[in-house]
Amino acid sequence: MPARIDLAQRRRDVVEAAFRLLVAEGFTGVSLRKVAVESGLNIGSVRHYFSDHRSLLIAAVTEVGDRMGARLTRHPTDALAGLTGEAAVEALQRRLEELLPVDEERRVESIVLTEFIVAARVHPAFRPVTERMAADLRLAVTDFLRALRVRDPAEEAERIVAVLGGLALDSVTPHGSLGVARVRATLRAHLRSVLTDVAGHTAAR
Amino acid sequence: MPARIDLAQRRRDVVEAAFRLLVAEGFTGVSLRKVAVESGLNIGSVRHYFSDHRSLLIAAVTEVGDRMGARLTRHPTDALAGLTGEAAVEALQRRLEELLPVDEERRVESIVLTEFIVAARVHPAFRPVTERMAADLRLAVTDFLRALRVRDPAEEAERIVAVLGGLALDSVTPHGSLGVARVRATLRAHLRSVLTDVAGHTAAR
DNA sequence: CCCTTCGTGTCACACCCGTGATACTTTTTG
DNA sequence: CAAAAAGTATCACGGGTGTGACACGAAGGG
Repeated sequence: MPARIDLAQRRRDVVEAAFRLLVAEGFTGVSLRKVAVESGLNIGSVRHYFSDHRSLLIAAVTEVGDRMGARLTRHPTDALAGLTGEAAVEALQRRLEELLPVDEERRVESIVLTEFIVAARVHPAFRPVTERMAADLRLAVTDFLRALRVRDPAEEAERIVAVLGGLALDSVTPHGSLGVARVRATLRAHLRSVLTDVAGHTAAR
Repeated sequence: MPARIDLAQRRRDVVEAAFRLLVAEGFTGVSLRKVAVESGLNIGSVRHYFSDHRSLLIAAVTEVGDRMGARLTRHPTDALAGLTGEAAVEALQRRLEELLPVDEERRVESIVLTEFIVAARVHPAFRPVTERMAADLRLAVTDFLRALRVRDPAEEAERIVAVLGGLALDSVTPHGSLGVARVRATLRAHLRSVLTDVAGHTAAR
């Protein structure tokens, strides 16, 4: 048998082509035929690596989930312990910017994820992945805040997650024309307000 | 000619059917044939009131834009002048909750709007409406904050809009299982932090 | 060397879509 | 009363979709 083909690599290529189609044409633009053209393969080949249309899409959403998860766990939480003031803001900002469309690579991932999150409302097949991502994100942010000794980390994490989601949606979609600079600035302003002493919210000690 | 039919009412019925399909099946579920079935009309009739598939969708997004705009302008901005502390939080909360899916009616509107915002990324035909809505919202929130004498109203409005968007997306889509109570609480927590004296952000005087 | 297996490629089928064209019925207007 | 208009209803066409079923070539194992 011709085992010269790296199956995992091929699958990755196809998923990458699906990403490009997701960005260019949205969720419904990802048909088997278009993916075949985009990846330079024949339809038969695509179907050889992904039995289903459905399984291809699930592979795509899983891939984006893995990538974003890796981005988050790249920075150790322990390194946050003891940080105060602007140093704390900077460290947290750097971690959370990993999830925002601040460069082309992250922009693609944000778009792909957004398409799947919205699609998951109607297509339950994607929910396991999107729900797990949301849970992981909440947990990670909560841990960050706990390491920074923020009062009521769970609630503040919820607000931060909401801000992140809103910023990502606004900057990915063309209804806000929110530039990268403003996204960064808005996130930083929010983090500063969370990490600074506030009436009722005692932060770093 | 048989003018017994109220043209505007019929169009509204069809758009309402499109809303239901949008909620149940998402953007791609809104086909002329399905809208015809959902509205109890013949496909020929639907096409009599909306020449195009495209124009039907544009009518739908315009309708949801009008409704949300009306919700926002319902409460006079002047009434905010002079409010301080918890009274200011409460007044602002009531205004912004108009845009969040806190009841079934608003939930439908949030879903429809979300579907169109995401679709607008790939279908420029919807952009005029979604961009106008985003601009109006930013302006309205900025005015609210100015009336409440918040320092730097434009920047704080940006954060609030981001929180609103994130909360709406999270609670509409099933990846967060964010209940109405938690949506309300998170928004309130954010508004409290904005309207309370913060280092660098001097609020109500 | 054969032959099994993997990878590639091609048809055809049934389904759904938007749209153009065209009748037929009903009711109002001149 | 007749004619015109509005509303309702069908048909067929071309295009795109996922999927099942095949056939063909290449390469590794026995």
